[in-house]
Amino acid sequence: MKLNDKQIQILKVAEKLFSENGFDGTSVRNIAKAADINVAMISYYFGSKEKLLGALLLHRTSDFRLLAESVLAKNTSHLDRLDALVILVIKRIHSNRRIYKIIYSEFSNPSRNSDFENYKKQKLKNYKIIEDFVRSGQEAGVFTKNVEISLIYPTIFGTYFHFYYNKPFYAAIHNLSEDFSLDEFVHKVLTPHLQKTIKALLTYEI
Amino acid sequence: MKLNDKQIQILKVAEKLFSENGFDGTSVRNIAKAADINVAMISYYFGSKEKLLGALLLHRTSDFRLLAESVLAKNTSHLDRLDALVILVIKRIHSNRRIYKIIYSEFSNPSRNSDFENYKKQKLKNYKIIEDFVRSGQEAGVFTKNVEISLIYPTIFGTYFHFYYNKPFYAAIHNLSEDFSLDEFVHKVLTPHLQKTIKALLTYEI
DNA sequence: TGTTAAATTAAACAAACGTTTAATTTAAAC
DNA sequence: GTTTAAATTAAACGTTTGTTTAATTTAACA
Repeated sequence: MKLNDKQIQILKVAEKLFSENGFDGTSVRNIAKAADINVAMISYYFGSKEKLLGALLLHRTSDFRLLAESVLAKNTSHLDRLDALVILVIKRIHSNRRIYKIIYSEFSNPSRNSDFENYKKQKLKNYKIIEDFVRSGQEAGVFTKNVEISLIYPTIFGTYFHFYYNKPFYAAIHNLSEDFSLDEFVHKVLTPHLQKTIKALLTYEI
Repeated sequence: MKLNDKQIQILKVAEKLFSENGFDGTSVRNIAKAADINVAMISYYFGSKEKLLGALLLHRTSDFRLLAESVLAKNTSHLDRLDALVILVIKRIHSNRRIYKIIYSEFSNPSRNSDFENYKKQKLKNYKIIEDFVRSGQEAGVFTKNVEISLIYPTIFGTYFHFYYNKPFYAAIHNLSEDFSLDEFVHKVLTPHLQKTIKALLTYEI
């Protein structure tokens, strides 16, 4: 599906509003006003509000898989590659956080079951990659055996999003101003925490 | 605020629908129909839809703090108390998962800033409890020093919710049927994973 | 410059929204 | 049994919702 500049502009605005106010909390008139276009343009270009969401997901969920594979194919130690993978995953989540927030909100919504098939397939492929990597590390004797591999991604994703959702709360804990640099916190605090957590998990005896 | 049976019945239905379809995705008519009452009863009893949400949060968020303090005051090792705390936290999240999902969805919604003051205060108190406990463990030489304490709760909460939000996906990974026992998975897989993760994090050298 | 298709608009649509009204039923108190 | 307040109802309120219509403007091409 080819998108022109105007369509991309609409998607950008929709992404912002959906992630801030939810799908149901955002009206097509909100989007039209923020994008400075006529309401009818949304139906004209995308057909419906639901299809707009579908187009948005399709437009954003490009391939994480290739990046992960190239990181894990490097000729460094398992622990170094694990560190690099955690960095990659968090970078990915962080730059696409708005989209992921929408997916989180709408994925479990029974009335919006469709449009998520691509997302599911992609997620399964990504799981297989980390599963293979961890098993190779276990065979090499670097990682311990008794690890619930399927819960590694949830630990990374979940920690990021719980922090992100409760940002003002954690800003208060760290005595940061309300408009503290999210990028810096993610880079300097959250990423090392998760690198350490996952490494610890995979090397912890009993 | 005293609530009669009918009000509690309405809150129960509202909790279910809010957590399934979101606040904006649930109409007062949806609630009325599911609770088998007249629409006007919601305004009659609670004043408005927003105040219904407020009443729901107030009705559910009772004191986790006392439970946590009694667990941590036990005369066992730091690692044992840590295990017990993780169990308590997950039990708490699990039994209140619907409410937490609503809080997650609405807490970051700028148009719903109010009604969350109690939640914030409670969260800060809970943080202080685990902070004191970890510091005492560090002074006793059981836990390592270089730990981002503020990210321990997010790791537990986040992992649970990422799993919970993507339940069908993880059911597929584990070759479980669609109606597999969530309770059992949380108890037998998720809890040990998080116990291990947090223990590993707090004892991991460098 | 005239033709044609795409882009854009204001207006209208029916349906659904949260809330209020005013009338009626229920149930408790005296 | 009468009184009184609470509970419950159907109907209507004015908005807002997503979408469509039909008319107009824009822009590209011959």
